[in-house]
Parts: sequence; C-alpha cells; structure tokens
Amino acid sequence: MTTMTPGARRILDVAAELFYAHGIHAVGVDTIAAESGVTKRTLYDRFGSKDVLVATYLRERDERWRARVSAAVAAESEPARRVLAPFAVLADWVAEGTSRGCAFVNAFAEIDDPGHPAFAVIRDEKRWLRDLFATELAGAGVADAETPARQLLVLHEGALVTHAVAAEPGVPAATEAAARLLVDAALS
Amino acid sequence: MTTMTPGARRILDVAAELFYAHGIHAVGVDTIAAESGVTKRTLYDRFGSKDVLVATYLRERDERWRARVSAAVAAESEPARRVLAPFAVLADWVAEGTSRGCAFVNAFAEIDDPGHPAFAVIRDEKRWLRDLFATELAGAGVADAETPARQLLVLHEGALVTHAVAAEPGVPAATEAAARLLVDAALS
DNA sequence: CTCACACTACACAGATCTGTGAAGGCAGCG
DNA sequence: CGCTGCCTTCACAGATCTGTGTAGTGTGAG
Repeated sequence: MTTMTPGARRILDVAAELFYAHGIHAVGVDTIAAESGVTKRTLYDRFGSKDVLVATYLRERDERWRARVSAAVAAESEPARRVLAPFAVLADWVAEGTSRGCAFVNAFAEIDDPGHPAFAVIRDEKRWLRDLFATELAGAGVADAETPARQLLVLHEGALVTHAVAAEPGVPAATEAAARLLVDAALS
Repeated sequence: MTTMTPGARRILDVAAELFYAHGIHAVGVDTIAAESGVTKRTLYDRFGSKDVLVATYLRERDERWRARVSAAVAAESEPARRVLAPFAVLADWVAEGTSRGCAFVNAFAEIDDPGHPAFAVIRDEKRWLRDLFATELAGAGVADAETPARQLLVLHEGALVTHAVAAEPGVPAATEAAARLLVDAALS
C-alpha cells in the first residue's frame, strides 16, 4: 500500500471524503468510481471489495492522525505540555472547519461485524492514543498512569463527538481546561 | 404518539433493537416488518416513512433516558451528588451488558441531512444533558456553570463512546472519578 | 347494522446495491 | 517486438432498497 496507482489514489481520496461526509453505507461504489473519474472495474481491480476500501480509508486516516499527534508531542519538551499536546491538535483540527465527528467512531456505528477488516483499525486507533497518554503521563512522573490515561482518552473522544453532535461552541477550550485539571491532579 | 396500535408497538420495539445493533442504513424495512410479524404495508400505514420511524425510535429512547436520569438526580439531595447522578446512571447502564455506544451519536454518524426528522432529536438530547449539568451546578453554588457543564457533557459522551469502541474496561469508574474532580474544581 | 380501524396478502415499481465477465486500448520497458 | 500493468467500455447478474396500489378480512364501538 506504500505505492499506489494514480487511479487508486484518486479513488481513496474521493472515498475518504464521501465516507466521512455521508457515512459508509450511504455511499455506493458507483458514486465513488464516477466521482474519481474511474470505472467501477478499476475500483475492484485495485481494492477487491468495498470493505477493504473502507478499511484502507480508515487505516490511512489513522496513520495521518498519528503522525500529526506524534509531531505535536515531539515538539514539546515540558512533560505536562507533552501530555496535553493531543488536545491542542484536536482544537486546531476542529477549528479548521467541517467536523463531522470522529471518523472511527462514525465507522464503528455502521460496522457490527467484528470480522470486518476495519474493525481492528478502529479499536487500535483508540488504544494507541490511550497508550500515548499513559507513556507521557509516566514520563511526567505519574506512578499509576492507567486511570488518568483513560480519563484523558474519554475526554478526547468526548470532545470530538460533542463538538459535532451538539454543535456546541467552546468545547475544545473547555476540554483543554478539563484535561489540564486532570493532569495536574494526577501529578500531585 | 401517546397511544400506539399493537402492530406499531411491535414495529417500534423491533426497529429500536435492530437499528441500535446493526445501524440504521443496514436494516431494511422488510426486515423490520418481517421480524415484527407485520406486513410492510402496516409499517408504512403507521409511520409513513423509514425516516419517521427512525426519528420515532430516537425520540422514544430519548424520553426513556431522560426519565431515568431525572429520577436518579431527583433521588439525590446533596448538590454534588445530584450533579454526578448521570454518571452513575451511565455506569449502571453499561454494566447491564451489550453497549454499542450512544444511539444518538451512532445515528448522527449515518445522517448527513440537517432536514432529517431525527436530526433535531439528536442535537436536543445532548443539549438537554448539558442544561441539566448547568442547572445542577448552579444549584450547587457554581457561579459560572457554563464551562463545567460543557466539560461534564464531554466526559459523559466520551465515556459511552470509549467504552464501546475501545472495548476498554474501567472506563465508567475512571470517568466518574474525573467528573468528581471537575465538579470539585468548579465548586472551589 | 354500519362504520371506522387495524391489519393482511400480494404484486409491483423503480432505483440502487455490490460484484463479475470479457474484450481491448495504450504506455513504458525489456 | 512482445510483455506487463493500468485502465476503459459495456453488459449483466442477483439481490436489496424504499415506497405504493389494490383488494379484502376481522373486530369492536356506536
């Protein structure tokens, strides 16, 4: 998947946009193919099935998100700021504009089969972030980082969902403040 | 909608279960009708369209949830415990078993049209909880309850999502602890 | 007895869904 | 030149989707 044919690249970009905007079941392969300027045959030659296309869409999104968060964490040196870096990324991201919530949560809502190729991708995305919180909390000197790491994950997921669903302004700011509070409490 | 024919009642019960378990788009009206022991004609005679059925499903779920939370709040007298009551309900609910996350968030993931009859139901469900937090915080003596109310809403939504998607144990407990912390901070 | 109502039976419309089969064009590369 | 890889065209299969039209059965209330 490192190299991708031009057609496959366009298909994946279009699929990513449509899946996120309208949901997975609501977008058919015919639409994706047409919008990509590609025949349906090409889509199936490249990806094999819609399920695989969905999984690939989520995997790529996951990779980009991890890269962005990792970079933000690495850019900070003070331990407490490193822990909170994902919340800064989140705030920047929702400020960029059209947020329809978390793509992984949304996909989870539409996938009931644990055997679906996207299922593990979704679960692992969350666990990665929880582990990142745990690592950074430990690095900041927190002895038992498990509970605070979970709390930060909960806060992070909640912020994305609430911002989108409740169309509530000020969620990112309130969330960052809450995260700071939880980190301070864990440090003392 | 207060009174409902026996057929309609069965249809709505079946639809609620299937929509929550498999997603809205994944469940067809034929399946719902068959599973309810009812013809498709009856379904359309009672509800008019699938969209209305979906909205009705969410509205009823909303009503039941509000009743349950309201009762839990009313059962507490100490202000701080009243604020935290929704988190106790949430913990009880996920302990009951099969949680596939928040039905409203899941529905939101599948509905892109703001004109959909279920759209307002979803948004209002979240705002109701935020307002409940704000009211109870004010009752506990918090001057500016807006930000802490948002924080508690974020925490609440995050707990539901994280428990289901990350299949993370201990989320309800960690969330309750976090909520207590945020309330204490708001009170001081 | 009559009328409204809940519901059944069943066919059908028209669209859309995922996925496949067969044949061929075209470019780059050995 | 011949091969491989990317892609097109087009037809088609078979299922499933939401929604409707028509006709008729059974029941309880006035």
